[in-house]
Amino acid sequence: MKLGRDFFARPAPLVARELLGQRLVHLDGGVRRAARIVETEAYHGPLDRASHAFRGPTPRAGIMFGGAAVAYVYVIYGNHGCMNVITGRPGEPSAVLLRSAEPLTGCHHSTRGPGNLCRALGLGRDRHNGLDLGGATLFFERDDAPAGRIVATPRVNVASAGPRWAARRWRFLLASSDWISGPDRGRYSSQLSSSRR
DNA sequence: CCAAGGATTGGC
DNA sequence: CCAATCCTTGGA
Repeated sequence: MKLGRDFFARPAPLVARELLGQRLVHLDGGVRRAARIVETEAYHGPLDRASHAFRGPTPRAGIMFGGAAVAYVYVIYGNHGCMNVITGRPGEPSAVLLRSAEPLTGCHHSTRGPGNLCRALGLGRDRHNGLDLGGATLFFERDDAPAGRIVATPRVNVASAGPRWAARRWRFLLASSDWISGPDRGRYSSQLSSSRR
């Protein structure tokens, strides 16, 4: 069962949390590439200084103002793609960054980290930015299996947004996952935390 | 036009 | 720790 527009047309922090455990599917010319989302970040509202939408509807970020259930794929540091899902209501910019996932099918690369996730699933700005997630190419499938314990932390690499926004706990992850990205990878999984000390 | 910096990654 | 690598943005 696909996640529909109503799922995404809600505040980004809520969507980010509920996307954990769901499957992202890319039907890539006959190849099904799929991964289970284990880490997300919310970028929410016109005042969020960490959000690309903070400076208004610029050529790049304008898509964040246009309505939910659309892919926002941008290129960072010259090479890496980052995929977001637009959330919320039209005119109120918000999105969820897909930070990390567990590979399921058709992944020819690590899915740990936003750049790697895009590469593994064959996602890029050229082909996928602006794509409607209600179509046949790129969509989310509901996974009814229990997601497990969720941890909320500050977002990664947003220090320049200032302490107020950098401290906000809008990064969400599945504590039991072995596919978490970033400096705290492995910190929350029972296996690794019990072997520490 | 130019300069600065970036929602990252992998190598040293 | 640090550089790659080029896109986006804002300012002159």
